[in-house]
Amino acid sequence: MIELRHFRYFVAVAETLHFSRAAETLGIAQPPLSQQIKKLEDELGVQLFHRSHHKVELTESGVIFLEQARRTLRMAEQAVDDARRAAEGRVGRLTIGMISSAYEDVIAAVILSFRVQFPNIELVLQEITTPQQIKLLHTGEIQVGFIRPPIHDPAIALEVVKREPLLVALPMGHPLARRKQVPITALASEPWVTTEPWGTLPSDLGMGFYSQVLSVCREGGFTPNVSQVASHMHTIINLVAAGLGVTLVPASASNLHRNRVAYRKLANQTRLVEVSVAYLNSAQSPVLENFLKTVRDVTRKTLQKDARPAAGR
Amino acid sequence: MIELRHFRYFVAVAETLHFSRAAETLGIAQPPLSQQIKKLEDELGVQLFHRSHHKVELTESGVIFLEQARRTLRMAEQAVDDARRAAEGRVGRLTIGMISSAYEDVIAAVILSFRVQFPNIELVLQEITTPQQIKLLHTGEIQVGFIRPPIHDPAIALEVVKREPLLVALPMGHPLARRKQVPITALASEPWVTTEPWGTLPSDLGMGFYSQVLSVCREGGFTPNVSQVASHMHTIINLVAAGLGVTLVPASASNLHRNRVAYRKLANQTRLVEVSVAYLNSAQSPVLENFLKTVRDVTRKTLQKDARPAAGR
DNA sequence: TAAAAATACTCCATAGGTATTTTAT
DNA sequence: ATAAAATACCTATGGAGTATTTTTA
Repeated sequence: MIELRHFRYFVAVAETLHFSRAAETLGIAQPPLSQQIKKLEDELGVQLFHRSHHKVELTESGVIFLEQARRTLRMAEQAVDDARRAAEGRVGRLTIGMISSAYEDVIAAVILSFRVQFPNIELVLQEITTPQQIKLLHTGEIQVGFIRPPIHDPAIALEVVKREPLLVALPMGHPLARRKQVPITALASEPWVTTEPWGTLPSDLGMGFYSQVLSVCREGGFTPNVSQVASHMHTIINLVAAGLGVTLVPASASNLHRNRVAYRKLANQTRLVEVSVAYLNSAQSPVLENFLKTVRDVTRKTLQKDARPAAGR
Repeated sequence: MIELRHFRYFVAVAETLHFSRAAETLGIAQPPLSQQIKKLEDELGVQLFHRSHHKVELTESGVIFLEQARRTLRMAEQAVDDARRAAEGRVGRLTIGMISSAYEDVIAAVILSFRVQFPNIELVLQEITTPQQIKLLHTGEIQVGFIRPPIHDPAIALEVVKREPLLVALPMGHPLARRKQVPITALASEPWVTTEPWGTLPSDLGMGFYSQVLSVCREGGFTPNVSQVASHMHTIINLVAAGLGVTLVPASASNLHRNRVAYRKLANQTRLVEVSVAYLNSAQSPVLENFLKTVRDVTRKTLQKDARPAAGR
């Protein structure tokens, strides 16, 4: 069976063209070197050296084999190296889920900063809703997610990365757009555009951004009359722009379609909505650790209050 | 000292995730296998498996190491194989990378013609993305690649083999499909299907076909709203067919899924996208030379203008 | 005859085997 | 109770050492 040893020995001899000297650099005696080379040639069924007692030179096959042997050794070294660096979270892959509304600011900053610090980590980004992210975290399809609370899952750890107010999104030219502030009660009789109001699955109930919107409406004394449904923030705002209804959005979404959508403050509303990073409590991955470190670094600068780790509840 | 044996054993365990069964396939007993794996982990200083008495799974480092170990073993086999072939006088193997969109025409012609001229050279074809090809060229795992510019690498030589226009790919029945030509601006508000919009690695940024698509969109005054991501042209077009979005494709891809995807000209667009052969400037092998000669012969007939050698970037 | 590789042999390090224990399910 | 990995211990293959011979420049 051919081993890396044979490659090492062969390369040493091929480079010096001298068994004794090669043996010396390898730190072994000459006879075993001769034996190993012979064994290698036997295994290959190929003569690698033309040798007399006073001259050693590579055969044609030897020349070909030298190149490949060097490459193999290099690759083996790289394998070892990568494994070590992977243990430090410096190479690898991280699959990240994120809600569609949130790419614009904090997340972009995190991704950017992480890329600079860890250029050898492959980042795969997916735009998916909060309840889907919870599922994918459990299946391992994503390792972190940027989600909007609330979620209800004790296996998942959350850290707040952003807090922002809610805005009312109205089609440009809508009568309410004349006001500077819109009371929530004024929206009671409007058609709404939201995500699936009850979630697509029963277990999605009460999760994510629109469950917060729902609770704001309830506080205002009504249940929104949902006329259109979409799952991406982008699409929702497109539908608002098309005049199909009104909705509430997080403030960071208000740079979308500014020319066709009017964004107004919500009167008498102090509630802030949050974006959090979510990950499995049980997850123990160096890459993830490094990513979370970056998240905390970035959010420390952005959030006034420190982002406190908080268990999912 | 780490030997190929360790790689073989590790791969066997990683593939079965079962020490006893792996030992069986390796033709050894279980305890020595456990020992060798442990020794490997000690040498690396890295845990490769999470193991309990009833469950074995790879750690993150293990996943990385598996990939590299497989590559190393493949390379070692190739070294042996090449030496033997060389001894029989059947010198030569050429490993070729190619982007998934490009097989259809020029490349097929090149391969065909080369096979006829050099029946003794073994051709190994791999379908991989442009940035990956650049990496594999450097490691020597492929000797030539068919890629889509732009790339940014002074060590790599490029020669254009094909120029073709861009087409808009729309789901059959999409309103825009009624037009004969589609202006790029009409796609601003559509969901897009592309490759990873941010690239998975920072170094991938600005490479390959979709970086050209991106720049076309930018010229049209928008950044595409990417709703779905895939890495093979085939998959991308499948997703378009499924109605998940629109995209731009090189004209040669327009024979895929003609019944479910509508291909339309881009209005006011004169930009041509290119396919090039790429190889290391420093590479000098007779096999590669002959291959490039064939490429030039074939493209001379296809391209109106002569393909001019051009340094990378 | 001198320098260097090949042979012959010896030794011991370690890969691999057998028997057994441990542990999680 | 059972399946599977770890541990302990033993065996023996073969890698490496020493001494010597062979070869040809």
